[in-house]
Amino acid sequence: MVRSPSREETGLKKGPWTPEEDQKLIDYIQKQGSHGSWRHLPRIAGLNRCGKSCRLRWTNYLRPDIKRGKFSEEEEKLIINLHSMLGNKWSLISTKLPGRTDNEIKNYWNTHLKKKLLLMGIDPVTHRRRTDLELLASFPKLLSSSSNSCSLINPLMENTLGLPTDTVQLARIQIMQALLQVLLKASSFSSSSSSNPNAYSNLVLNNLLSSSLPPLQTFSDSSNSSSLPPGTSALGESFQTPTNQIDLNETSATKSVSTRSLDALNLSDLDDSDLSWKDFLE
DNA sequence: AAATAACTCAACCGCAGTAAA
DNA sequence: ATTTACTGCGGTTGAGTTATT
Repeated sequence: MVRSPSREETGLKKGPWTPEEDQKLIDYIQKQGSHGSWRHLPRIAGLNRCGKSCRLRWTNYLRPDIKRGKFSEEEEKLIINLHSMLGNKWSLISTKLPGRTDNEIKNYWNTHLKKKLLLMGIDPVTHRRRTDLELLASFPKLLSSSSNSCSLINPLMENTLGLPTDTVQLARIQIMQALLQVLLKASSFSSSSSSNPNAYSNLVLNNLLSSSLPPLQTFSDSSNSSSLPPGTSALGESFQTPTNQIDLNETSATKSVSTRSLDALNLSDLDDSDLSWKDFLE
């Protein structure tokens, strides 16, 4: 597919619509009774815009049946519920919310609902409880209690580097993943005589996590979160009720480690990406 | 009061699917 | 069967606004 010509090439206007342009578009569609061909509409209606821009302006903003204003609690719940079943199928979701456009729902999801779920400890993609967040939350404590706390990490944990929030969030998650992998490898190293290395890893990490973490919020303990029954996702599958006991079989890091021979692992087995963590552990 | 950061959302982009030629 | 035109969709951007320092 060829990239559509730029403004300079076509002479077509881009950017925000003026009230005059809006009126031209409304007048044309009202006069015709329908938009007809979006491609030809701008020329006939006297608009210096591409058809695509006209269609978007009409469907997302000018259409008379569009509902404006804040999303209600019922709408929020419905979106969360539908998203858990349909994923990012915004147009499909919008068919269940009369007066709301797919774009509006998508924006609302990205700016409000996603954060809301994350704060509740729910993964906005899977709609399940996030075990990685528990681990992440425990690391500042873990690091501060360590005698050789890594100077690279603390600024990130407290975001004193002036980096964009998303970048710091991503960095934190990557740190957490790396730490988790190293912890698992190290714990399996120290338990080389154990007959059940996975159980040992679980024990080590559960002890770490159960030290001082507050219980996580879930759908079931938040008043304005979801219409889902406690302990279930919208898909009807069960998830764990709040507890600091984590089934490590569910974490991706554990999956990657469990496929290897844990008894045979030691620090020298860490790959290059883990090198900086060797110093931290030793 | 000014500067900066964070947030919001309209609009854009590119890809995919489909109908028509 | 292939090409072209068109529409719809989801992800992303960036200007404007609001909050914070």
